[in-house]
Amino acid sequence: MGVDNPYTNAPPIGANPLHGFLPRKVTAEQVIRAMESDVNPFNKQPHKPQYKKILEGRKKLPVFGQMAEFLKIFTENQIIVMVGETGSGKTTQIPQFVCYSDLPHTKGQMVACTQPRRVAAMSVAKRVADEMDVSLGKEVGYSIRFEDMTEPGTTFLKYMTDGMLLREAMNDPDLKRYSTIILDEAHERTLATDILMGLLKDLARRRSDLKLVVMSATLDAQKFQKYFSIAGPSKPAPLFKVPGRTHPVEVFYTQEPEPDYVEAAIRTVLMIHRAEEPGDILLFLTGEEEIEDACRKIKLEADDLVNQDPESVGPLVCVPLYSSLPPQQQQRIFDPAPPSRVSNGPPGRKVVVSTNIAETSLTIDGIVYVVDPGFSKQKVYNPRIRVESLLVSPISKASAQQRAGRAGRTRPGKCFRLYTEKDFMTELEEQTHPEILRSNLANAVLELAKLGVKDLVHFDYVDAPAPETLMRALELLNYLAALDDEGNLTPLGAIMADFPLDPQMAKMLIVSPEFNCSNEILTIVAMLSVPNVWLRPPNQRKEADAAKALLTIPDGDHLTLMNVYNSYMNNKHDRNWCWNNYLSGRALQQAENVRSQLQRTMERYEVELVTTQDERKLWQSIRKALVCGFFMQVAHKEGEKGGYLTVKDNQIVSLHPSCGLDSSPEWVIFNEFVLTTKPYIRTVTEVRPEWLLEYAPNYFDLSTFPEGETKRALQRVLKKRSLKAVDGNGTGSPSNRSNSPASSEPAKKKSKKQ
DNA sequence: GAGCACTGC
Repeated sequence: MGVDNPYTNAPPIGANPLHGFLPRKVTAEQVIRAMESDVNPFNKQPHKPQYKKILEGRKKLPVFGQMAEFLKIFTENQIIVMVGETGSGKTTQIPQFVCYSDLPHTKGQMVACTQPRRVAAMSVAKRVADEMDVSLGKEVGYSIRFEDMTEPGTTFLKYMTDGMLLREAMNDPDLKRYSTIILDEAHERTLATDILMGLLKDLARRRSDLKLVVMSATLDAQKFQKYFSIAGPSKPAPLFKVPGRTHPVEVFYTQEPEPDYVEAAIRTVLMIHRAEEPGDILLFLTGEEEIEDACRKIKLEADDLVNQDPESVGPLVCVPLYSSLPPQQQQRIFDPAPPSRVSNGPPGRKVVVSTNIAETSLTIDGIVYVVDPGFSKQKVYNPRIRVESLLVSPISKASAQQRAGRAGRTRPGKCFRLYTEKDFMTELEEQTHPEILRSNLANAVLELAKLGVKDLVHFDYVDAPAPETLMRALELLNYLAALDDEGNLTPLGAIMADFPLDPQMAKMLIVSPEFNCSNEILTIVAMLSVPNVWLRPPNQRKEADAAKALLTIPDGDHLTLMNVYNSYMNNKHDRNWCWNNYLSGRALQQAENVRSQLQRTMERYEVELVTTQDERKLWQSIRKALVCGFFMQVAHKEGEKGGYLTVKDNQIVSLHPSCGLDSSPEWVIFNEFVLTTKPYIRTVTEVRPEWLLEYAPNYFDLSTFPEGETKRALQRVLKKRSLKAVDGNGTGSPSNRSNSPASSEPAKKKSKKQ
């Protein structure tokens, strides 16, 4: 009392607006009184002047009017399912309500709110810090890969990516630091969210003090309610529902199915431009090439229209949008529509032609018309041949609804669906298949094993993956010696799981010190973890290919990737180096980040960073280390026409045109199998068959091989080897290695730099 | 002789 205070009406310092609050028994009246207090209940500072203004805005959100209802359900239940449509304010408000009731700061705990995307975690945390009148990174923070904006002991509300919470669970399976966990955007069903749902359901049984809120946008809530009925099968988790705040969108269908959806889409855009009121258009297409092509055609035709009839048709700009577009060009979607060309003439219009990125990740204000051909590229996984590929497929009803909603963000809008109403009703699936049903699960299975899940097959999934997909993952992890024959996590597997990498890459990185090239393998693994670094602008293909040739190492694409990274590091003083060499500076910067993060994990497990000075020897060692991770991705040349057959799976594949090998070697390992116009293997390096037999004897046990040329070729190698009696290539072959690298433990021994 | 739907650690 009596302390000078710059704010009039300020209560005495030390007054506690949370006085009398009983954790998890707090009422809406109490919360609102505390919110309206002049002193911040969480840091005891007087509120900044804009706090009240922001609070008035919050009070207008639909979810705010239902605070009492929410707090009651929160008090009475351990798990809540919440449905809030776009604009309800759930992502910003619910975590705050939870904090006022749960009072995590009084028990040294936190409330976590997960997001599928990093940008969302960051921007929502910033917004909520402002609303709560605290500094970002103090009471309210966020945690994403490469960036932890929290302060231990101070932060009590943490927004984070779902993947980040999963990582934390691997080292603290009880997640004891959290009093309440909120899973936001659960309807998106990312792989991480799905695994978290299984874990948290189980954890809620073990930790009766843990509360869960599962938030979702669409009406698949019933499924979640049923899944989270831990009080008994007849007691579904309670539902808390909040209406959205968007404008109505009128939906139109075509009378007949459209045979060519791109052509129909272009026609519809131009029809809107000629005939509809002002307002911007959003057109959904499936990929970069399709989008660039459509933009060109729309522009040509629109220019024609304007030239023919400048009195009644306004100018039109067409803006492409997809994720590999440089950020600067992505920003163009926020430019205003062009002005009319003549005074009092028709106003201009903006058309954004986008992939699915505009369905969830990016919102564009001012969109009034949506054109939805009903397709998107979706990942599919074929466990039989172990291939993930992208396929243009029909979208789901939920997705179509989400797209339509994009037209109603600022005012009433219209959505033109380029399919019939009957097809919408009968042909489209209700929901997009969750990612867990469409992915290679090697990574996820290793994570689950590390999380202590004993029985992967009978784990309580929201949607159980195909048994064959699980078998494929278990098989791979067993060959990599991450799981033993009983499916238990090995000590090696436990270390592998801590690397944010595919298991093949984690394995090869961990064994690489034995080949005296961990420094190089670290670089290669980082480069394989980021998007394609090569740029190839349509009008400068020749120049780009020439630049690439200068950096290419013909012994293998993996070595080329290493060379690119090293050249990039050696030329950091030159700001134009990336651009001059047709390389993506963004991707290379990302590789640098990934590399240093992985290096820290290596240090934690004492995986040494070593290198070999002799370059030829070094390259060979790298190729051997690659075999230790990727021995299941080997192809053998068949015939003279450059065709390859994958080992064991017997898929006919070709070297991808981007491959930099100067010949077609008999044996290669590949990083990726891509199925586009035909099956390709991409990022390819030559290997020797002796290495396959030596470093992966379990997998290359010829008695398990299908008959064929590959088997015969390997048999010839074996025969030659037994005649010569072993290991003809001398150096670089560590003596203390057990016969099977599939059982090798991480190298902790001291290996000298050569 | 072609690509990268979108995320995440």
